[in-house]
Amino acid sequence: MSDTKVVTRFAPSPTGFMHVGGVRTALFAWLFARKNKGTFILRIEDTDKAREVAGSIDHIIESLKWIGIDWDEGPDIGGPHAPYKQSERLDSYKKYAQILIEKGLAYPDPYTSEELEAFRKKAEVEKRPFLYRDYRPESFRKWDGTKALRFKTPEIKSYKWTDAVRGELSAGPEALDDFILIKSDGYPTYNFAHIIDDLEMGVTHIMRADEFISSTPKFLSLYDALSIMPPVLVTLPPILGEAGTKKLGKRDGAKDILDYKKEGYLPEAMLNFLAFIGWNPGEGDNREVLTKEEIINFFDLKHVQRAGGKFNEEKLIWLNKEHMKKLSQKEIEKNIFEYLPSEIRNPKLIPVIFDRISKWSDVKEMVAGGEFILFFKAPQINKIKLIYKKTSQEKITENLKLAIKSLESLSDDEFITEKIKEVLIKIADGLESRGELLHPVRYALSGKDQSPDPFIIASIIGKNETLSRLQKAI
RNA sequence: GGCUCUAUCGUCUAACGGUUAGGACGAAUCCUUCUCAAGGAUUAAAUCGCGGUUCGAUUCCGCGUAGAGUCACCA
Repeated sequence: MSDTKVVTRFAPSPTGFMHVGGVRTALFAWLFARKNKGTFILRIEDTDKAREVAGSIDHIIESLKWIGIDWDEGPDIGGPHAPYKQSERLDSYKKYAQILIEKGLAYPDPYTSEELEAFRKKAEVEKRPFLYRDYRPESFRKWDGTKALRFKTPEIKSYKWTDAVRGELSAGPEALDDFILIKSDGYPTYNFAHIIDDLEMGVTHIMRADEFISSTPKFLSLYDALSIMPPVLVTLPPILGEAGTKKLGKRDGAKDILDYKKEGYLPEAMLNFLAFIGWNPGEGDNREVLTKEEIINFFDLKHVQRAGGKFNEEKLIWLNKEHMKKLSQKEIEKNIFEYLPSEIRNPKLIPVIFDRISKWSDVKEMVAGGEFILFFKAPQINKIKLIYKKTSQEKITENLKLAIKSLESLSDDEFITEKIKEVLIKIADGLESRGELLHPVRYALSGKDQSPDPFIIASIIGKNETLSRLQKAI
């Protein structure tokens, strides 16, 4: 490790909501900064006015905060390298553009968009990659700001570089072209702006997804032209959609990360899950349910994957439940109650519900599905269903009477799950099979083929209601 | 089409060049249990193919195959 302090950044463009791919990129950059006691910067790359979506920045900030990512410098909190929105840093880009112009390494694009389109078509027909530099003008005019400013690639050659995850990477000269530095609207392109910003903000490690590998030679040639030492490049594997092999993007239905919040996922579960797509602690540690602090502690570049990973919702659901189990009873109750109608907010219901959900919004579905109606309304009883296997009707009636008798002997204070179970099991064990008693009792109380056990139901609905339902069944 | 990247159970993945290729999700079976859920146990399931280097290759190299990325006045 060098003595330079690690500085990483997440630089989204405000073009809509954040999906899991974006959050994962942010997460890795953040984890690396936190692990190395470095600085994490949030920078907004708002240089495409046409694609900008109002409210995106707030949405991005809310998404990152929800999952537990914080930043040391950013548009909302400022910092030593402010401003943190590219649209407010135009002077910087102009300054470096001027340096390139003076070196003869930048020139105005003389073509119209129609002309460019024709060049591109021609290349496509000829099954060649389109290279603007094939059409580079012989002599450069003076740039007046009304035309796009292009970078004159100083040397067309192959590039080799080292990626912290992928190792040695290379590209042929075809990867190099005279790309646009500043658009005709005065805003810089990503290709130019991110290099200047990273330089001025002291970024030491650039983490980004693998779609940037093919443009890396362009960046490298610009670093060369400006005599800048490039930061460490870290390529992250893509997150693939669950169904296919394609990179997960908004068009394939990638969800807004805040939708997961709405669905009642825990942010620490989502963080845990995202950290494990494309990374793992490796070596002997097989644990997968980790806290934020543990993940920071374990995080390293060595175990970042090269291949893409699929977004597996099943595993997210499991992980969410695992994190739910770590919560205190109080927290569990609070979250479940939020989705429960006030008339059935009985603390005794919590364990019954908790075993049957893996995210908070499942409670809502249970309510909608009528799962709880049995707890506050006596069910309709179907005589046939009261019968346990081949037991006679008389026997069932007799057993229900026995149950009533023994439950009556319990005082109100004793009418708790454990006591009820003790009493009923004692009778049931004296019978040919426990089901002869437990089935009719459970059915009489619930009116359902499938339900929680009779002991917990009885304790929740109380002594009076229990006896009344059993009586009714008889 | 050019350039480039990637490749271990269905999925996420582990494994100084030496392991009966390990774990987790999911699945199946069993136990527990009147039912459901939860819990416990067990099982099935993988090194893309062909060469090469090596005493020895999941691991290194080459070729092939498959998938992906990119070739914008988008990032």
